[in-house]
Amino acid sequence: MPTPPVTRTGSRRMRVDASRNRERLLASATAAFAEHGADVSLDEIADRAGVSIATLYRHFPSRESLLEETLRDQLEALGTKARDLLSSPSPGDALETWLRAMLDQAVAYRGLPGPLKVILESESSDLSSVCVRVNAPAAELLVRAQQAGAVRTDIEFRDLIDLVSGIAWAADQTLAPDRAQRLLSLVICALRCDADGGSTRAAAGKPEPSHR
Amino acid sequence: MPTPPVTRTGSRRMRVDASRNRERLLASATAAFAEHGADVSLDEIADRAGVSIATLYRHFPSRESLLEETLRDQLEALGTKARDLLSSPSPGDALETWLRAMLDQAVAYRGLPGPLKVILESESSDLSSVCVRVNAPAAELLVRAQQAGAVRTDIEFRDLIDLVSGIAWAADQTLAPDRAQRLLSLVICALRCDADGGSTRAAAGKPEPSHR
DNA sequence: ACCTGAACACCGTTCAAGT
DNA sequence: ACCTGAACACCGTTCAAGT
Repeated sequence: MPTPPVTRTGSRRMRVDASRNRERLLASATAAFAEHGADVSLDEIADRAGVSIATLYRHFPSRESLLEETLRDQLEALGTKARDLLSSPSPGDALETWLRAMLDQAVAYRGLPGPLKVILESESSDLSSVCVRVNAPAAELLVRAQQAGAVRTDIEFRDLIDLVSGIAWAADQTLAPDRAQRLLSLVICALRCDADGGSTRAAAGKPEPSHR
Repeated sequence: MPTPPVTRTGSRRMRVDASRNRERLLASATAAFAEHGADVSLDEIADRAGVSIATLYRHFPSRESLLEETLRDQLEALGTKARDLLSSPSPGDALETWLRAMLDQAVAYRGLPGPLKVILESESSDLSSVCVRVNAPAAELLVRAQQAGAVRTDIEFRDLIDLVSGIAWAADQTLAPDRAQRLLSLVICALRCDADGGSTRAAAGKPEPSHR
């Protein structure tokens, strides 16, 4: 067997020890984030994985890159959920369901709302990035809800990311993640309250909200 | 003149050099917070004030205590504004005006939303604390708006603090404090959208918003 | 190619020694 | 009573030296 012991991650060959260290780091990071929050020291993650801190840096150049990798599956799940909801019969409810799922993810552990906001708002040049696979269908959910007259048309997708992230952050700060869904109910109401004047699915026509 | 050179801060006598150092620290901190945000290193504040870091700790045992002191005037102004607005003819508009003022304060410089949230939510045992002088009249604004039927009755004051703080945080994270007021417009709409069905002052019974 | 110990910088916090 | 230099702990980050 002349071929060296390698494996693949993405499209790059890796030495087996490197690949194993990478996996150990990811497992260690997942546990550490869940236990101590997204601000846990990188030293502790490396220690738990049984590797040097320098090795951690070699595999993951930034805390964010490590965090994003540990969230990959959940982010993909959020994207899939958005795509599935696109065929749901009620566009307004579909959007709400997705926003609540995103919020649940955002408060999964302490300190996550900030990094998650960054990840979701990063416009990666790599079009196949997770971020796009989440945002594209989710933004579509918003458009569909607006076209159905279920949500105000003056709302942009980034407004939703900001509002949900902000709520998640506030709940996280108070160490009361259970408050998050309640606060989101209020925001959901805001999205719908002024939705439309005429069409089938619409809420009743209302006066303009008071912008100043 | 047998009396020692002292001054008063609060109700405690202080040596003149101590009092001067305290003032220098406050001035230095005000400038540093505005320039580098609420996370600026305490070392830099002490350096700029021309005192040792240990002296900073002697006067202000925590970053938050220093921050709160530099915000004292602005917090008092928020309290006064709330009291003034209590005699405004439109309770709904009065509440909105105050929320917008609070939001402006929250995004005054980077990193402020977090500490400000803590300050406003701290239930100090000292009843004369700034926090109470802000929260008491502001909470009254909410009650008044609810009694006038301008705001949903299922909203608590802490919901408002959390929502406004969350919006401020989101805008701060994106380095786009100008987005804050726009996001608040949406939340304001949520407060009002279901407020009332008929009578002038009474909040009519309404269906629950969609909690899940 | 990859891993590691070690160094460096920075920051928060505390304290013994001064006046 | 107050101030200070100095020490300590902790963390992020980088790099020369190993295999």
